Amino acid sequence: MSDHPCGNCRFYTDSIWQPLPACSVSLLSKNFTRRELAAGDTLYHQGSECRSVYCVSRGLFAIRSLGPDGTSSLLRLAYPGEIIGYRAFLKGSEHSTEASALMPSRVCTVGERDARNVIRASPAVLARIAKRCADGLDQCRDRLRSRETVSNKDRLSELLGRLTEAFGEDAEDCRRLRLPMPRQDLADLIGVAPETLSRLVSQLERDGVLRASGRRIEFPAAPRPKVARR
Amino acid sequence: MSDHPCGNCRFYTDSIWQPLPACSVSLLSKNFTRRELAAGDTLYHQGSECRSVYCVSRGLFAIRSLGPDGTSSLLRLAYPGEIIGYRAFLKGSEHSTEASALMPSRVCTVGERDARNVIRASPAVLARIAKRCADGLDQCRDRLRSRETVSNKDRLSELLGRLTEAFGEDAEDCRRLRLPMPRQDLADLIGVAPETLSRLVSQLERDGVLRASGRRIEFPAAPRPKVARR
DNA sequence: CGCGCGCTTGAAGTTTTTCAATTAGGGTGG
DNA sequence: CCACCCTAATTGAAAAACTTCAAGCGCGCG
Repeated sequence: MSDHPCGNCRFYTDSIWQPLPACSVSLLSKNFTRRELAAGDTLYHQGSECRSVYCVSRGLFAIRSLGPDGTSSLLRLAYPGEIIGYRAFLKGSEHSTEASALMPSRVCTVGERDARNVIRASPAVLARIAKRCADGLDQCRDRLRSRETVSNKDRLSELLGRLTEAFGEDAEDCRRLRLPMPRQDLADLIGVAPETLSRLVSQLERDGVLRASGRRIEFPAAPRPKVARR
Repeated sequence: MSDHPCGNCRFYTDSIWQPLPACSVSLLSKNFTRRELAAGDTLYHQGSECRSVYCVSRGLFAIRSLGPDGTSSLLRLAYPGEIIGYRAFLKGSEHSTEASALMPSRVCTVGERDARNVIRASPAVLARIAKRCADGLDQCRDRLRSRETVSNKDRLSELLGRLTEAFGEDAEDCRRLRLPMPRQDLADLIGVAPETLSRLVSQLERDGVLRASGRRIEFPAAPRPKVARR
């Protein structure tokens, strides 16, 4: 643990690189790098080949799909503790999406070839990456499902609540968030047109769930933002 | 190949159990079983623990999610050649969905413990299962995406076209399918209410894309059912 | 201070849902 | 083989939700 590169990480206990026999730890350490990204920086591009496996250590990433016609849409967010780029790694194909930082962020990186070497020595690592992939599948199915069972308003409320919980700060009598993305991205995430998103936000304000102004969102400091009744 | 249990399978070249060193082949063979299911038979139940990894060899499976309130909804179909039950296998958890046969079907089964033994000897097998998982993730994302970019009518047309291609038979001047599931299931698959589905089918008939009566669907024998222009 | 882009607002139109009532199909038993 | 029955499917009408297009506003940056 002492010399494990993830040893001091807040997500160490859930790390895919842990546990590892000592010989593999040194192999890992040699090829383990951290990278800081400013908001807007791109971690990997759509269509580029898989060069690494990344673990989000701090910040927030947008996973986007770029249409052939130049349109781009935000598919999902990657929060700290999540692995990204594993899909291309597991399939041995190029990235089908691009990942960019939405706020100052940090990723821990293990090169593709090095990762495969670690896995050769410790196949349990592959099993853990596969488990993350299955988690991703579950999430994706949940979203597909909630698209059909939960109203757009409630889904927006959940999304903003989650963002606020993760990145907001406590102010007097409320919890305050500076939105790390434009409205268009929020609209993509819940799957509606930007105009509809704007109206949904207004409704949530009218319902007293939150206050919004520009990029500032405030949840009244109930013990915790409720998941919107009805 | 001669004594590989998948050796005669139509999907052999893509089998997750192949290639395999000879010693692993014999380990696999000992614990490999085929199972025939009648339409309506359940392969595994939601909440049951993962006892095997299954490969659909013939027929069609419905992967359903049962709500706590007794409602059930069809999440996806599994066609021949697909692996099912891998999610629970990879996560080491119980099944979060149930799988049941929609028509007379056959699955090839490898017990959970045996599968892990094969993997221990041949980690490449795990990599192949993980790849299938990543494929599943891609599919799921495609559906999420197409939900927002393709009209419900076109998505229905694609679905029926795919079913007809896989399970239909050629009649004079058309390709004919007997639907292996009720309308409610079709509605679940494209994510609309059953009444809407009924109206979408009517529209497709009016457009001349297909003819439908009860469970019989006919696509006029254009070279192949096109994926709906427009 | 002004300009521009992103966001909001309004109004009209489309699509889907919902509820309720009717019809059709497929299987069963006479 | 036919009549019947039950469930599944269809249809209709009204309401809800969302989209689209167009115009106006305002925040933030230079």
